[in-house]
Amino acid sequence: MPGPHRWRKRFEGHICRWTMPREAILDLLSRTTKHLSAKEIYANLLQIYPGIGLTTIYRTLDLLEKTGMIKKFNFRQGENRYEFAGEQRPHHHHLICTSCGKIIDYSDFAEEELELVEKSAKQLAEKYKFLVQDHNIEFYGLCQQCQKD
Amino acid sequence: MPGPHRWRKRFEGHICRWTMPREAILDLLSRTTKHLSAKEIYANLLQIYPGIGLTTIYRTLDLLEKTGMIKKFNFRQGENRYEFAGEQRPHHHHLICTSCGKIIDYSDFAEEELELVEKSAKQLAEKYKFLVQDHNIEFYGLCQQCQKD
DNA sequence: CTGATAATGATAATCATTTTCAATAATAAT
DNA sequence: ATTATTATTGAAAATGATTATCATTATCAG
Ligand SMILES: [Mn+2]
Ligand SMILES: [Mn+2]
Ligand SMILES: [Zn+2]
Ligand SMILES: [Zn+2]
Repeated sequence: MPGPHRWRKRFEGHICRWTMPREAILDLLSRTTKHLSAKEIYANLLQIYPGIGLTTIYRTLDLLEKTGMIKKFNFRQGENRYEFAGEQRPHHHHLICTSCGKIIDYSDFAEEELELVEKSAKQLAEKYKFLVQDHNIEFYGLCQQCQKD
Repeated sequence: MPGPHRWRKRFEGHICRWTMPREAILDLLSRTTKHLSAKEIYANLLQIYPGIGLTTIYRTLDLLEKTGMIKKFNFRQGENRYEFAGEQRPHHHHLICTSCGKIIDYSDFAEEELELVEKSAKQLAEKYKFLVQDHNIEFYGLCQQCQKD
């Protein structure tokens, strides 16, 4: 279902109005596998949507995150980064190069990981009475290129 | 070995001069199990060390992190937090309450976790040629108190 | 088509962190 | 111990990401 209202139905119940910036931002994120910052999204959209405001980018990203359509990450870099989180995209974690900032998705070990995470969630609930809602696993190090330099 | 030079030898080779702010900051962190922000450290030290500057706190924290004596965390809160990382403190991960910000250390599952992490590091090195140097695992959710509210 | 009002975008404000730079203090040299 | 060297400090200003304000605009129910 292409067109300006592709994502609209995903929103019903969450917000009132479907607008151009919302479509554009979600569309951009859905088309890339990159982890974009607000400013990168802004720079990208300025070309096809001159006049869009950085403020709106931030607001919309918050909104999309709350509805669960995108995910927000802080990779120890100055700015937060966002990625699309549709069901097409498998659950995964990240490798972050501390030298050049490159981010690699990986979904290896999904099974062992899920096992550990679920076991952990259960036991942490018992021991600390903590209700686990989300988890984050990341590896920091050097990418292939940066190991050479 | 108490006294103003308790931590001094840990620094040799890393920095030139051992100073009061450095001792004070490291001492504070070594005495608490909390995860303090720069501003919290500043507020704490002002009492015993009037005149200390927030700038120095930031600089010293950077320095201590580089030597590996403390660890820096971003828990999706506005500010970074720091904790002491001596050998007395076991390797552990965190539960973060998204409602009140409470942070709980846990070191359960250490064995399974270590196993998974090491296996992952090895395979990620092969598949992505990525050199893993550090990892981070965290669970987000609600603490006991916040589940009631 | 029209009105109510949610959403936008320019601007200013905030907040954590970093930079600058003159003054100070830790250490090496005397 | 005294002095000289220069790393370190702290006040102030700068930065950079994000958020708040508010008048204007655009969506959409009626
Ligand atoms: Mn990803
Ligand atoms: Mn901890
Ligand atoms: Zn790299
Ligand atoms: Zn809580």
